[in-house]
Amino acid sequence: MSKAERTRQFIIEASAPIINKKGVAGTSLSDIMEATKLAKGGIYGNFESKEEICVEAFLYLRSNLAKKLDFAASQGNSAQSKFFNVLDVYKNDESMMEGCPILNFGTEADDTNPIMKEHVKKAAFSAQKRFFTILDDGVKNKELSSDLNPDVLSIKIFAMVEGAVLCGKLVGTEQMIIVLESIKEEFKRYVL
Amino acid sequence: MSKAERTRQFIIEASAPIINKKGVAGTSLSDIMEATKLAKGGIYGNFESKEEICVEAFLYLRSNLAKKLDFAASQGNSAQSKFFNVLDVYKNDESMMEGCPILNFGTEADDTNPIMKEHVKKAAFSAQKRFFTILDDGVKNKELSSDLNPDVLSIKIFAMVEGAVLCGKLVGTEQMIIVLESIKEEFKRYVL
DNA sequence: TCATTTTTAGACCGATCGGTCTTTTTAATT
DNA sequence: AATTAAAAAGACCGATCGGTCTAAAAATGA
Repeated sequence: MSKAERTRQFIIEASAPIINKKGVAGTSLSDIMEATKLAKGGIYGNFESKEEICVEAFLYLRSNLAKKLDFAASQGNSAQSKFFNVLDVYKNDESMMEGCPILNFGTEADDTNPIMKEHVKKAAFSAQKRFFTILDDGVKNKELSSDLNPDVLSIKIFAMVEGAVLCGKLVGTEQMIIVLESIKEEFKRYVL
Repeated sequence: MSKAERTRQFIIEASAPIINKKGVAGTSLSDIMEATKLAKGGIYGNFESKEEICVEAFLYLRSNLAKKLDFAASQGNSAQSKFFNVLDVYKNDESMMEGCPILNFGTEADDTNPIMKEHVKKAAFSAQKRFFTILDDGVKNKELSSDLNPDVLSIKIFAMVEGAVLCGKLVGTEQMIIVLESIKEEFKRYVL
């Protein structure tokens, strides 16, 4: 890994939490300079534009969170424990660095930044797919009722989780916990 | 209504959709000038700052949407029809002027703008309360099962609706409809 | 260790930012 | 219609925006 590659990665990791918090439009180059303690030359020697940093920051946050969620799922030995483990990652908000990047980048990008929007869309799909796989496997293993429609329920759960994160940000952690716990209750209804 | 009051209101109404779309940080004064066809003097004669315009724009969008939702609820003659009517307003995305303001302003404001955040929080509470009232009345009227906990379910439904709007923006209207329909299905389980 | 290449610092650029202030225009009052 | 009061225009302000470029510094290879 060359010096430039390391610096590039460092810039992404140092900027990502700020961009996730303040948004793409709300983050200035001076914010990034301050976070990295680098001058402009150091930044623009490694990136084409601020936009490129923002996209890379999103991809970094997304893969970071995906790793945590996949690991949490892998630690379960049943559909229920896999599912509950995943939800618990969302509950522990620090693991998301100031909020879910899909929610933060998605609401800003959708009307303004088509490239970013495409990345967020992919991230949303893969988050849904993670739920889908757990549910679908559960049904196939006869752990979960076949009344359950994994296609629909995985989307519904994704929506609820993102809504829970929003409630957590706006109102307080209590509401996020209430929603995440209701999702668990709903899940239990399908356990055979 | 004085000239100034009318102009003030006009500025709010002309700016609101833009701010809802591009965000507070992403909307510049020149955007507002262009939308209103007013020069700076015309704007700053009626507002203290850009922030004030943005707050007023949110309050306008919020009360607009609240009116529509309250009206939709009032048109129903049962808990179910009230509830379904409300969900249908969300489904008709044009009635929200480019997305739910709670979602759009909430995700941006939460880490950057405490005054705005407080307004959005209040809006979230009143949206939840609307669901609560429908559910609670339904239980009291013996239309809905008393197994249902209106406190919890109203928050859960709010989270799902906001999640549905996000899915709609990111992926497409199909997903929003899927989620809104699943909410209706879930509701029906409680109808006696 | 020295020459060469890569990387970073930071002065500099034009554009635009939010906001002010004086002048002109428009509306209201008589 | 004339006078006064209110509102809007737009030149102007310093600060900051994203981005460029050259010169210095640091890493690299011989």
